[in-house]
Amino acid sequence: MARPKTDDPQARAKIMAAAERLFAEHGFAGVGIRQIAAAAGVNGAMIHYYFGNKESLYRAIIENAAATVRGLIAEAISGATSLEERLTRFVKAYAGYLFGHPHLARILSREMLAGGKYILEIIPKYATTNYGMLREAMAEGIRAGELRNIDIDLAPISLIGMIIVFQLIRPLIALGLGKIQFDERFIERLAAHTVDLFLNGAASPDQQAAGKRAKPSAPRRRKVQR
Amino acid sequence: MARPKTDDPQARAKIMAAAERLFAEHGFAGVGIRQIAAAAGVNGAMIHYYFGNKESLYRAIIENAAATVRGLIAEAISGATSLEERLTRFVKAYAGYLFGHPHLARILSREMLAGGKYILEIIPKYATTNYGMLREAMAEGIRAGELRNIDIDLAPISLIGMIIVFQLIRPLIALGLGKIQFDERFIERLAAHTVDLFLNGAASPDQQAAGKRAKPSAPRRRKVQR
DNA sequence: TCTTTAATCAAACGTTTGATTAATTTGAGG
DNA sequence: CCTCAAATTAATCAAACGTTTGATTAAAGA
Repeated sequence: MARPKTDDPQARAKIMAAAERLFAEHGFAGVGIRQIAAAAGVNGAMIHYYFGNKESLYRAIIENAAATVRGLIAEAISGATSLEERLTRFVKAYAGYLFGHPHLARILSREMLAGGKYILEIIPKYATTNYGMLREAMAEGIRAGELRNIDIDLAPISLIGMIIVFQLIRPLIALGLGKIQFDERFIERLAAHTVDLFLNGAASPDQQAAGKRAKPSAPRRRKVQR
Repeated sequence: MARPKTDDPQARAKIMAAAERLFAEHGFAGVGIRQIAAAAGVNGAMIHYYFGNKESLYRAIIENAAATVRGLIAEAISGATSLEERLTRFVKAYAGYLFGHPHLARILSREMLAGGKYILEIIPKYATTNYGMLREAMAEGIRAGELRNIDIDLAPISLIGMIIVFQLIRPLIALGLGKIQFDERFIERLAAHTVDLFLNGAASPDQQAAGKRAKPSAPRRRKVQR
């Protein structure tokens, strides 16, 4: 293995970092090879040298993004004791990922909107982590009586949506929609709010008791009665 | 006003319909003028004749999408009586929009991920409708004692996220993730589940009563104790 | 009937795209 | 110190891009 130019340690890593940012902002078709090369400070041909073609570079980034989120979530979930703690850890880890790696999150969302072609290739790794682990935790909660008989197929997705949406509409929020500050305390705030809302609901206690055991397919309930 | 070739009544509409579908699938940069023209069955120059340039065509579609969702939501909310009915109507209308106009929904989501440039131009119309109306309904619910003191800035977004996510990760769901069928009854199922979860939470009644009035920033509660 | 005008098309414009090539630079091993 | 493969570059390619042009069509107004 011969290595020239020691001054540039990792051209490959620089390409991936630059491409990650640009793909997140403009999408796959919205960025040119030359643009990526310029942002990475390398020659355009280097991209073909290291990745073969533009699509392979994109795929490499997708896989890296999926692997990153998988690691973060798996680590966060492991070793949780109670259901609430497990949910809280999940929400914090997922929100931390969304806001700690906004480029990767945006790329994955973009991919989903485009049909999820590349993501579906590397399933089950990716989907299993989020949906599968969450569903299993909730199903266990139902069996243990900690959770009521909610729609177990939809509930994990609902919880994920409660988090993802804050990254999705971030431009709107930044415009002043809601008194929301994206500082370092935001994840704590979001996690506390989300877990509380998911577990306890928004209705005041005297309002909700009646319909608590109602089947989700029967939207008619409400009124005090205990 | 002179009108030639009566055989093609609405070239403009056909262009928009074709562009809407293609932009939703491949994004702005992922579709070419010729591609749109071919799908619409018109000549490529017609697009410039009617819309000036590619970007203006895109902007026209964005505005149409925003206007569509605005109309649907406003119509659904108006005339609601109780808070629960208002929320249910909103969720049904929003889910109906997401799955009744998947192209528009995907385009708007794409736009958000790209920074929301075009959407922010036509605010406040768009954002006011969804977030503003929802927030107002919830704030009123809190004042009336129907809702407890949840984080009013985050709650409307959480509810929207619980709906949007099902369109966002639709490719994953279609793969068999969860026993979810996107048939005509799905919107009813989703709306019932979502409103129930939002109002009543997932925890079983005996588990959640204790922490019901806890501040969202204090995630410590739980255990029976009434 | 003759002119005007909106609508449509095929062809070509110059630019940019992803990709390839051949040549050059580099550092470690003999 | 020389050698050689790995690493990097500039130059180049055909294809596709968004856009413009000039000619043609057919209906409406004079």
